[in-house]
Formats: sequence, structure tokens, C-alpha cells
Amino acid sequence: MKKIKVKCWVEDEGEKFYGPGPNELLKRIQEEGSLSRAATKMGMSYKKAWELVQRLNQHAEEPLVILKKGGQHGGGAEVTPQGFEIMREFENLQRKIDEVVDQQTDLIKVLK
Amino acid sequence: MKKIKVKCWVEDEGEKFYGPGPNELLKRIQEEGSLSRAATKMGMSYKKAWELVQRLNQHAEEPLVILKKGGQHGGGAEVTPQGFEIMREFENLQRKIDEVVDQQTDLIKVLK
DNA sequence: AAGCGTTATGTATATACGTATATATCGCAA
DNA sequence: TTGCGATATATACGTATATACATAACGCTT
Repeated sequence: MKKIKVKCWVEDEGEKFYGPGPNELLKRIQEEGSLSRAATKMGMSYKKAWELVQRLNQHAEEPLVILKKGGQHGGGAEVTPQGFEIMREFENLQRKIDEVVDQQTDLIKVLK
Repeated sequence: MKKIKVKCWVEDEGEKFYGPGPNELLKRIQEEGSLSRAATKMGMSYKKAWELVQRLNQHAEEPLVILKKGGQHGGGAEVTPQGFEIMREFENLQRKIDEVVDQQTDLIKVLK
């Protein structure tokens, strides 16, 4: 069974910046309130998740995620309004692209 | 400067089958009439190009590329009509997706 | 039979990447 | 001041991928 796949992402000066991975991470952070739990739940190492957050915050005009350490619960992570906005727009773009792909059946027809 | 990137490809039973790489290779083969020259021109090792052609021909209903060895010119490679058809349809899909991406400016606006 | 240019194929090396592991740091609460 | 749970950071290791290199096989032409 052949299927058309599509992936979109945002680059900043040729460097990968925001894509499906970061988008899922932001969603998990929102659910969990913790970077380590978010990373674990999506099968990503904490280190990779942490580095990803650094890159996101560096390249964005304003931080997308705020990390807090120490305190009553040991710390935590939260998605900023800017983070929410990007998630919303990114998923919006993905939806539009998926619609185009769903309409396209000619390619699959050739491949059988 | 932030830019939206998009990539589409075809999978067969979860395995990558046809995408931008194979598409460029087919185009080069058509131009060069030789797999080794096609691979060299696009900076791909001959071995990788050869394995790619094997995968393409195995997963497609009919061969997309025909390789001939020996003979007056040592051999050669040519794209079959089925290969041409897939190139055409794939580039058609890419064009449609690019149009959607070009229209989408909200995401970039959020990122600045 | 020899030469040519291309396809065909294996092997060893290098490189990148993710992962695991270990440890330090922080700040509130008890 | 001690403990807790989370963030912060470096190092080593294993695996997958890509590359380089070497060589065989092929079939037409001369």
C-alpha cells in the first residue's frame, strides 16, 4: 500500500527551527507542565528536548517556553502565548497541506 | 530570515520509496543516459544511486529505469515511460503544495 | 583476443547522531 | 538545614549512515 507523505517546517537562516517535533514537544509541555515528563512521554531524551527549547527561544523574537528550576515542585515548564500562537499557525498550515495531498490521487494511481 | 519549507514523498509499506532525491536522479539519468554520470553530477555516490534504482524498480509495478551493461558504449541507463509519468505527477504535486505554502504568510508573521 | 566504458558488488573506514549515564544546580517547604 | 523534584550540562558509547576504495562482470568494437 503506497501513501503520500508530507512534512513542513520553518527554517531560520538555513537552520531547522520549528517542525512537527518541536510542535509535539510544546503540546506535551502544555499538558505536563514539565520538560522532562514531556520528553519522556514522546520518547525523546531530556537532553534533546532541552536543547530544542534553547534553539526555539533563541531564534524566536520572544521565548516560546519558560523553564523554571527549583521551588516547591522542583521547577517546571510552560508554553508562552507566543508558543501557543505558533502551535496554532503551524497546525493550520499542516491542515491546509494535508487537504491538497488528500485531493491528489493521480500519483498513487500511476504507482498502483 | 525565516522560511517555510515543505517536502513530500511516497512510502510503500512504511518504507521511503519516491521523493525529491529519486526524482532528481531520474531527471539526471534522462539527461546523461548513464547512471554513473547522473550520480556524479548530483553529488551522489554511484553505489547509493544504484541501490536507489533497485528499490524503485522493485516497488513499482513496472521498472522506472532500465540499466544496460556492456556493449559499444559500455552500457547505459534510461528512464522508462512509467518513470517519466511518475516524475510528471510528482512535480505536479510539489507545485500544488508550494502554492499553498506561498499563500501562507501568517506563520512567518508570528515568528517575524 | 584485447580494450573500452559502464554496470555490479563487497569491504573497510569515517562521520553523525541518538542514547545512556553521571553529576551539578536551583529554590521552596518542612 | 535538609530533602525533594525538576532543570542544567558534560562525557562516553553504540548504532546507523555515508563515503571511499577496490575489483569483477559485461558485451560490443576493432
